[in-house]
Amino acid sequence: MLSKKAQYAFRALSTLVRRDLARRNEQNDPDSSASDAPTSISHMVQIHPMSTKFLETILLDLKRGGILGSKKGKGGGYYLLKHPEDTPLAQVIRILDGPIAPLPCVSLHFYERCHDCNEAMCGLNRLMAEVRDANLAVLEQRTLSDLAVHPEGAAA
Amino acid sequence: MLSKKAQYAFRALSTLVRRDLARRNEQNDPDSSASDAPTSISHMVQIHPMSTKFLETILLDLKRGGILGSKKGKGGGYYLLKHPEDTPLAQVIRILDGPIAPLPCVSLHFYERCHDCNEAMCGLNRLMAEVRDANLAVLEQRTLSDLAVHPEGAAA
DNA sequence: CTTTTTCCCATCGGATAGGTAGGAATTAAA
DNA sequence: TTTAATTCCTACCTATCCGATGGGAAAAAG
Repeated sequence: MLSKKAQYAFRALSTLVRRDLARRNEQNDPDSSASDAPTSISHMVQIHPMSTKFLETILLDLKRGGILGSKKGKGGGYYLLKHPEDTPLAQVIRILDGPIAPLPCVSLHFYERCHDCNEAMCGLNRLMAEVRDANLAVLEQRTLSDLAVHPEGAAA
Repeated sequence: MLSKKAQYAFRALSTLVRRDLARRNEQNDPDSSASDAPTSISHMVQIHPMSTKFLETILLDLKRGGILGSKKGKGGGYYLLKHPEDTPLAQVIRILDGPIAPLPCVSLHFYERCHDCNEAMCGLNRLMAEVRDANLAVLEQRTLSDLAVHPEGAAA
């Protein structure tokens, strides 16, 4: 299960993505930088109600994780460092929740040796590696840009 | 990540599965009942070292979950209620760890309404439903019998 | 009646999740 | 130059859960 942190992160990110796409559309410039239009925490909280202080720590994590940039002071806020299509959901989850794999001994980014089983022979490892791959097939393929897409072309 | 409970459960179950298959082979009777050859906790702990008391609670859970049967008293123990092929890994995980889905609002067995988002419009729900399906494709297909299979035909 | 087992209930220490508090540093604008 | 708005940093707090343990009751076999 995703933590609240990851859930809130995705909500806040969806706000950033929508603004990012809108800006690109408006300026008719698909490659313009997002850093001159930062979004404040207070604005994000207005769109998706949640604890301001809690979101603060989450956004800091995302910044340290290399997903967001920030601008301090009045008119400041956070912005996407890359095009939404270039940030897979897996990256967000790893920053906030850690490993995606169901066992440390089959994790790609957080591997830890399994001390009381022989990995080459353990039936569970092999099966859990399958689960991990099934997850990554979705989470590395899907990106932040998929967060903003609504089915049936419904309005926001 | 799987809890220790689920990990230990799979280890104990792999012992039961191996004995179950051996018995069927020996008796040349693929449909014989397992209830006359129960395996005690102390034996399982000899195969896979772990806390006896902790395993006790796990096996009780598996019994209440309909996977194991038990026989009390001297010579007693636990046994599989069904053929290993008929117990998907998903069932074990649900008993010990709860939901497989990454969000309650996309869970099939533990559904809970998402109170501060519109599920029909929420981009995250749709994506997490994809993740859930990818997981279930493995966990409902793979069964206890897969636990006992070793690659390359290696000996146990 | 003794031994071996499952079964049941209560507890417990440590970690983690989720969230809060207070303030320092930075920036823009009045 | 003051004020307001923001990010940033550190510390803390509380409730829950995880992993595990202890003590015994109940059943079954010899």
